[in-house]
Amino acid sequence: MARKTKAEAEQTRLDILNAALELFHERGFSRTTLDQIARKAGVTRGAIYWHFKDKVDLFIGLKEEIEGSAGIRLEDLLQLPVDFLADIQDGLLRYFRQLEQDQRFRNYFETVFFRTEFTDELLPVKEQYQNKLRRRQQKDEDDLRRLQKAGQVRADVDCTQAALALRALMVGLLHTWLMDSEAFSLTEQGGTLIGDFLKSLQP
Amino acid sequence: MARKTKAEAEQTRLDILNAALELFHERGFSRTTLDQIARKAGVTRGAIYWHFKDKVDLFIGLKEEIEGSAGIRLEDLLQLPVDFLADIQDGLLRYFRQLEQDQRFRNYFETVFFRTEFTDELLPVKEQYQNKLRRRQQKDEDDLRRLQKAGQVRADVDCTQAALALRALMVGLLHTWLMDSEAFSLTEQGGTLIGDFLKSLQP
DNA sequence: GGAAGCAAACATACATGAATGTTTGTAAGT
DNA sequence: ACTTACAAACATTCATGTATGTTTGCTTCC
Repeated sequence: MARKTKAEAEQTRLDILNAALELFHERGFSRTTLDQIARKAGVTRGAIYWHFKDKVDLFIGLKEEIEGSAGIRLEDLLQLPVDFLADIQDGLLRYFRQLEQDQRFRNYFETVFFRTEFTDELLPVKEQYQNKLRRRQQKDEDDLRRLQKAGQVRADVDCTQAALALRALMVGLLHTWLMDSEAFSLTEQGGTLIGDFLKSLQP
Repeated sequence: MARKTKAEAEQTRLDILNAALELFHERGFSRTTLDQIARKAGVTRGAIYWHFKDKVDLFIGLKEEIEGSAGIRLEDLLQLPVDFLADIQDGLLRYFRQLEQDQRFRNYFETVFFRTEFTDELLPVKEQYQNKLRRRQQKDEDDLRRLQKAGQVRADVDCTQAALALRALMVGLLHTWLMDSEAFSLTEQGGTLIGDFLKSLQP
């Protein structure tokens, strides 16, 4: 086949990533073959090996694409200034809303949670997730401590514990909701849950 | 090789299961081969195919072995009568303690959370987990409602929400702790977290 | 600004290595 | 004796990685 224009090439790259996401989601990472991805994207494995070093590289590409393209980027959330307790809730709620609305986003999370084995080859990826979660928790802790000094959080609250609770709630809600999303509404019930918890920290 | 006595055969079955657990834990389910398991167990693939139908059947066998053999069985926890809020906490704490002490138990959970892809072939297993979690949540809800009538839980508490919160906390703590177990103590910090939450439900 | 020439963007073909499932063999337990 | 509890050998499929081929977009140089 003939050479493509730059824009077309970028498009096939996206086609490959989209096909990969759908297949990873329905068949799991290790059980989907590069040939299946290629077929679904309307190309051959040659195209994949042109754009990506191997399957792990493809996964990393997908990760970056999703994290970057999603309407909300976690990095943005980490930068958001927090002046009130409600700001913390807002950030999480925006994240939840994104998950409920964006099918691709949800598929990605489902594959990460339930359809990917994080061993040797994907260890660097797992460490990225670890770090992101830790930074997030650290930021919450710092924010809470600041809010505590401003009198918005009771003086007897252990901010380290509270940040851990917040993370556990978030991860737990996500996990539970992804496990069966029919069971409850992430934004509504999950949202009020987070809200109630934050309220319990107030003086 | 010569035929073994019944007890010896049962022992090789256990050897296979133990080898499988260790290998699943360090290399993931789909990336460990039956031959690796056989070698580690000191047998050949023939032995595995004798005791189990295939790899999925082996996983199910492992699941049952762990769930049954563990000092604490979840089924038992589900049967425990709850008369006080503290009883709920006790059950969870016992579970957490088990995880911190029993390496095999922890390996199993790590495998399930991070090193297994739940797709088509393992779908029935995933549904078992789903059901177990749902039953657990339902029981918590019922218990809380009963405690509410007994005046141990504030009248304005939404027991459905509270049960969801409890599940989210538990799953989130587990997930977070398995992700990096150095970060905090599941029994101490996790325990007080659960305790604080339950206390917040009291009148 | 047009042609040459290089390299991008793949498709095709091949080489190789696993991993699985199955069949057959076999020695000892019951 | 007959079956259990495996080992050993075989057949087959399948996925990956690589090497090579092919066309054409893009750039550079005059």
